[in-house]
Amino acid sequence: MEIKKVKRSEDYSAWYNNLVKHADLAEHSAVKGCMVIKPYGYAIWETMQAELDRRFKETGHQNAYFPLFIPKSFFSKEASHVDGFAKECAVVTHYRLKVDENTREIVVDPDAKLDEELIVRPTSETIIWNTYRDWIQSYRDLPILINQWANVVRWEMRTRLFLRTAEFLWQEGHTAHATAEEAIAETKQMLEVYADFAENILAVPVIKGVKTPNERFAGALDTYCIEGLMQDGKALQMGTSHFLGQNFAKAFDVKYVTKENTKEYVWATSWGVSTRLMGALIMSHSDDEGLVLPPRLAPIQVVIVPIFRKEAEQSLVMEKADAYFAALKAAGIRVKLDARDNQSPGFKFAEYELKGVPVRIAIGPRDVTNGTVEVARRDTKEKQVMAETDLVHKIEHLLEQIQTNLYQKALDYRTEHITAVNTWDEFKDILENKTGFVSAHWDGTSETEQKIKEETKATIRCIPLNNHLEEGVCVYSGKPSTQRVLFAKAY
RNA sequence: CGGGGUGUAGCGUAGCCUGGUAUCGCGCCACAUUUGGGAUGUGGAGGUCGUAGGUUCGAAUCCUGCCACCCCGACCA
Repeated sequence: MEIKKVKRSEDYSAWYNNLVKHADLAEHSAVKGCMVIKPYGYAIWETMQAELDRRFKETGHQNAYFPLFIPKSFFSKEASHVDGFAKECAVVTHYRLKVDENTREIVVDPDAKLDEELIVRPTSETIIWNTYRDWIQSYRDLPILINQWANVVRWEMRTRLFLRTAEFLWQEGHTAHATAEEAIAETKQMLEVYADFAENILAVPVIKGVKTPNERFAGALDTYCIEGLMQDGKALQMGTSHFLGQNFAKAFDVKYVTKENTKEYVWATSWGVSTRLMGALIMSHSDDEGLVLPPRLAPIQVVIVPIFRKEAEQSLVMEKADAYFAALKAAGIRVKLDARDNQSPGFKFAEYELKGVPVRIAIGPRDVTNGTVEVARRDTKEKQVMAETDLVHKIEHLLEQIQTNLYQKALDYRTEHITAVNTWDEFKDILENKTGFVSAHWDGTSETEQKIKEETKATIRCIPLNNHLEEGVCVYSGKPSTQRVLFAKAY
């Protein structure tokens, strides 16, 4: 496999595209802004799904499925929601094609116009809350805790593989509660679930915070988020959890009868993460050799590469390789034995590095004689010869070490790239030269936030949860401020 | 959607200015020798040159439209 080498340090964006393509994660499709997720990339996504799905169920949620199409009228029922999404909606206007009698081409049949256009969902709050109206009568029907795995469409101007595509895969949780307190608790709980998943599975440290009104979800009272920092110093929003108040209940007239026999509007949350997490994963750990996967997410955690010259060696080596394979598999490790005899070991080494396989075990005649294996780890590129004794435990331990090391490396990078500044010059200088998060006082106004965005392209990523309060002056306006917030350039 | 660039075999490319149906490398197939960091040799297959038109005796090459992608903007819960 001849791959074009693009250095991460020279052109981050080209490096990223090159990596996604050559690690066999995804490729551009014939449809503008839409990608094909290839089997290897999809296997990683499936692992993410499995981990998240388990966490959702552990916190009491059930999966369900709602339609891809939403009647246009539903969108206009919540004013700020329609404002937020109107500009990027795909619309279905007809339901039939026909052959044009003159040109013989397939054309839209003008007689097949829909009475009411259908919107291809950009998110499902409206169709779901329209449904919840029929599901909820009494406080006894609450809470409703539902998640949906789905695809959504947002007609973006400019797309990038995984980070922003016109169609993407995600999950969206939609819950209904009797009280504001309960809904807020749910919103925060799901933020914790996301943070736990990001840090313990993706090995990406995240900052938990709340969005400013400018950056809020269209229709939410509060948007909580987890923000990651990529290797090029740009921030990436990795997940959001919204407290929707009674906005959607009011828009869709969803009321319940309380114990006291009064009628109240229902309180709502929604929360989601998407295939964008694939982008986060790639941009957090990978290097010039290719993808680097945390073991807990890797479709292949360990690859065994047998090395042999003659047939006599082959049978000896393969006997051992088969035994290791069986032992590792029995221990629940996702292991692959690459017995192809038409590729050299060197080729295989490079290939599995490109694909980010965390641990490689090479075994040749020398090892068979000595009772050893050569173990190489992807994260540090270190190789060591290990005695075969207790191999499974050693590998299990190594996988854990790699998982921890990747997280620690990412955490160190992020810690170095959170810079507190007190002056406007410093603010601009850090954003431009050091990059990363800038922690600065802000006067709390949308105007200042907007001005800063116009002048520096940096946005307020979040107001960190449990932020400590301190007196200060806004780095831009000089007006009084009570806390620092995190700014960054973002994807 | 505005400015710039690119599009030739699965991938990366030469040829384009100065028109005559296409170059090289990797990959692929067969055989042999190989295999501890991207093997070597020999033979072979694979292209309506992004697409639709136009100019021309003749278009990868010149002209126009369209499509896709990349970079910079605008946009982006």
